[in-house]
Amino acid sequence: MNAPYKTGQRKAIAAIVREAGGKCLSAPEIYALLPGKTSLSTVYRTLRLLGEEGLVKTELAGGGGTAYRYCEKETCEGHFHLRCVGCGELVHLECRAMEELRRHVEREHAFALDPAQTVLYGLCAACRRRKGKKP
Amino acid sequence: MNAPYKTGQRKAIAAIVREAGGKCLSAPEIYALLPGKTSLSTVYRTLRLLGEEGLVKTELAGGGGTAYRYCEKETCEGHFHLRCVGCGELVHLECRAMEELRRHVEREHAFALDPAQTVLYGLCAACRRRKGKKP
DNA sequence: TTGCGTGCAAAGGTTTTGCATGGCA
DNA sequence: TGCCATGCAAAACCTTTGCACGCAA
Repeated sequence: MNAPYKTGQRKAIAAIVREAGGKCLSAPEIYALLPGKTSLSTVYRTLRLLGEEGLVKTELAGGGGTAYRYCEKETCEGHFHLRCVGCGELVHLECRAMEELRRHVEREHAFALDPAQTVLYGLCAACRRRKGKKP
Repeated sequence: MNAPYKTGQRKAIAAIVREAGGKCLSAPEIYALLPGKTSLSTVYRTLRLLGEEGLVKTELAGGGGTAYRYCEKETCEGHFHLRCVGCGELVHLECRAMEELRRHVEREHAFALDPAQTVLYGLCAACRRRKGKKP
């Protein structure tokens, strides 16, 4: 049971992921954005740490690699998220409809959905319009 | 516009993924399961091909890598899927409730959900029972 | 026979690990 | 002061790519 240190590097990495505003970043991308001297190893180690704390979630990046997104307890817990595959925007789906679905799946399909691990993919309105014009 | 050949390797790779029964397999895992002589490159090339045809979907593997699952047009199109993070089982969610959610998200949140790219994660009944006993 | 598909090997990228040093508490 | 975290380098993977040969059509 060891409390992790609050080092400058950890703060910096957490800040970058947090300020990405729901967008996903790969480890090398985060590394490139770091201001001071920080090694790529530390980025990976810190991301794993933040993941274990539940502050960072992993998603499948467009290209196929692993990407990381910040997930604050207060603003992200308990509801589902939508991600636009066109622009990468994240939408917080705090909505009764989703809760109803969750109960339905639990009762009818005997399956306990976990919002923390689930992301729904699709297209936002802007990207749908854009796609219609430039396919 | 070239029609792909139906070679023995492609059939073998497709067969392995198809017979995984919805479970996810990584490329090296598929490679290990192949009976005859097939290179890992061919596994990757074939998986990419199957992906472009829409027969194979990619998911985030438990360990963090990329995993592949078969997705038949007839049995998988148009509905959402649940995956149990405990045992890896895939559930086809052909259900009115999900269609209603889809319409709701479209109308109220201006977001077009794509079932082909979305997987909902959670725990099946059996795994939930098991977790309660051995956390 | 034609050209795509394959195997092999090499390269590129990502992620992990070992070890000595530096920094937080 | 006592550990934990970091940086650097090396290693272990995963995935892609180039090229000559083999095989489906």
